[in-house]
Amino acid sequence: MGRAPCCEKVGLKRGRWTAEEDEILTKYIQANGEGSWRSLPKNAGLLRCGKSCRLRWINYLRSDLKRGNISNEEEEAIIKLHASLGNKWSLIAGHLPGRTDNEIKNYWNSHLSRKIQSFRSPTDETKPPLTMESSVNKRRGRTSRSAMKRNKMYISTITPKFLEQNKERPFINSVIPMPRTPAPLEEASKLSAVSWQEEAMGGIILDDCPMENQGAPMLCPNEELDAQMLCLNDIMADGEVNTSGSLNLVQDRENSVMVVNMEERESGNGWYSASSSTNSLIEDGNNIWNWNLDGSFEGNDEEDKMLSWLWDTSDTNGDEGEGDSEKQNAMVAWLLS
DNA sequence: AATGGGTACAACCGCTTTCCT
DNA sequence: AAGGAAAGCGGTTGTACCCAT
Repeated sequence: MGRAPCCEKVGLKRGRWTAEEDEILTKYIQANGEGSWRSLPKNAGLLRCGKSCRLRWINYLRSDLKRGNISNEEEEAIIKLHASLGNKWSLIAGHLPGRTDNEIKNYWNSHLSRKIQSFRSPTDETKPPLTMESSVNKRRGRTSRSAMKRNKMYISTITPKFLEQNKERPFINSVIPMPRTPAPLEEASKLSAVSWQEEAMGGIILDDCPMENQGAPMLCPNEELDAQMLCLNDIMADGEVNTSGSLNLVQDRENSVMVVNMEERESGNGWYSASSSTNSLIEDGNNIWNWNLDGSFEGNDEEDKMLSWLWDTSDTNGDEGEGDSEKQNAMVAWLLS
C-alpha cells in the first residue's frame, strides 16, 4: 500500500514560494509561534503542505538566519566538522550559528566536493562509463552531482585521526595483492569469507586483531572505523561486515572478484569490484574509487605530495594530538587554497 | 541573439526518530 | 507499552541563472 502522504496534496501549491506567501507565513508564526505545522497552512490561509511551511520557515524565513556567503572561517569549520561528523548536516549546522543544515549541505555538495574531487583524479581510462543516471545528469548539466557521488566520502573518512589510529594496520599504505585466480563461484560460496579471503589475498595476515577474532584477520572489526571508510580494507570492513560470515563472495563474470555485503546484495546495491589490473576500481554502487595497488591515489604532483604526507603514518612528532591537528589544519588550508 | 553546458540553491521526498496520548 | 502524529533529517530533484560558444 505504501506510506500515507504526509498531507493532502490535492490542490496544494508546490515549488517556489512567493513574497506574499512568505509574508503570510512570517506573520502567522510571529503571532502564533512555531509548531503545529500540519494545521498551520489551514490556519494561516496558505495552500501549502505543513512540511513545506516548516522547511520554508526553518531554512529561509527565520530571523536568526545569517544570509550571505559562507566565510572562510565558516568554510574551515565545515571542513573540520565534516571530517569528524560526516554527513551529519544538522550537527554541523549546530556549530555554525545562523546557518541551516540545508545550506551547509548544499554548500558542501556544490563548493567543497569539487575541491575534494581534485584529491583524486582518475585517468579517463580508469573512469567508469557513465551509468544510465549519470548520462541523464550529463544531459541535464548535472555532472557535478555524479562527481559528487563518487567523492562524497573522501574527506569524511580519510582523516589524520583515522590514519594515526590505524597506522599499525599493515594494509594501510602497503601493497595488497589481488587474487590472481578468483575462486570459482561454487567454491567461493562453500568457503567462509575469511578463509577465502586469506587464500585470495595470498596469505596476508593482519596481526592487530583482538584475541576473539584470531583466525579472522581480514575481517577484524574495529569500532573506530567509519562504516564507510574509504580504503582498500573497506571492502572487508564496510557496513556490518563481521567475522560471522555476513560477507558473501562471488566471482565476477571476468577477471575481477565481487565482494558484496549480504544486506546490500539483497537490495541490489553495494557491489564492490577489485580488478587484478594495476589500478583497481572499487565500486559500491554510488562511489567508484580508483586505487593503485601501491596504496596511493592518483593525482598531480602537488596533490600527490599532500596525499602522501597525509597518508604517511610514521609520524615523527611523537605527540599524536599535535600531529593530527597539524595535518588536519594543513588539509583544510590546502582545500581552502 | 540563440543555444547548451555548468552551477547554485530552494524545495521536495521518503525514511527515521521523537513526542504524545 | 503501543501506536499514531509530528518533527527531524539526509538524499535527491527542479530550475533559475551564468557563461562560453
